[in-house]
Amino acid sequence: MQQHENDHCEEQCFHPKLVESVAKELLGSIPADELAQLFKVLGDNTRIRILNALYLSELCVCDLTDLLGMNQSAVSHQLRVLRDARIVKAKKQGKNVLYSLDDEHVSGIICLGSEHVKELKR
Amino acid sequence: MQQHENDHCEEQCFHPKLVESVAKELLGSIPADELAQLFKVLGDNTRIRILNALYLSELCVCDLTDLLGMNQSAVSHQLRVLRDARIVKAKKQGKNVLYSLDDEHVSGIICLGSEHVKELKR
DNA sequence: TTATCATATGAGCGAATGTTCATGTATAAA
DNA sequence: TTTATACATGAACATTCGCTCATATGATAA
Repeated sequence: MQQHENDHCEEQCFHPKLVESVAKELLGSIPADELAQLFKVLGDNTRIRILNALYLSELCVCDLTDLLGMNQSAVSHQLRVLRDARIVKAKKQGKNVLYSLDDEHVSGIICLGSEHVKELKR
Repeated sequence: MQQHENDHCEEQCFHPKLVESVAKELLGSIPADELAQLFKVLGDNTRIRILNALYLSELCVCDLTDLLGMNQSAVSHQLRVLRDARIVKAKKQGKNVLYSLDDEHVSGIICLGSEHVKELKR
């Protein structure tokens, strides 16, 4: 479809093959779709608010339900998504289930993301 | 719906109001939905691959098209999403448009994300 | 046991998302 | 000017997503 022989692109840009072979550095040999899946999980308002709350304390589902002002079912569904991604973990205690963050990276990612958003506002 | 007077939750967890007021630290006063929007943009396989390529070099649309093995239209649509989020910027040069990363945070976020995914595999 | 409370989950629905196709625009070459 | 190239964009379509509703499970209380 696109011809690269002696055209503008060939001179101006790195050769695609070269870029592809070296660009791995950013991802560190992690497949792009696995990384995209992580960000997809973080890319929801409700889930961000859940993580924000769990950042300071373990909370049970009904606490989160009150906090978010949402349906218990909706909260449970989102907690399932976060558990599947191993971003939060659950611990049963009597009738309740206590949720907490399961990873040290995720809060760092959220902080960096916040800084990015803050920059955009200036 | 949930009653908290003298029940298990009330003793076991922080009080929701308290958590809500303090939990802002993580987000740093950034609304949750703005942050979620950023991660939503990062949460796509194609866009991650584009950012991975642009991390090392400016590239024009047809280079990216070749690199990703995708429709030119699809690539342009995704570049639009990345531009709207101010994650990449475009610079016109002759017939071509050269794209590059527009932010120092984003590559950091991607690196942290990669580390998280790498951890999960061990 | 039976009743109640906390949580999980499947089905269904409307909204959002990613790709393709067709077409439009702008720049450069002929 | 005409033609070709590089890119952008709207419409259409299939898929995915988040929420609600109804219901199931599991643990405690009566």
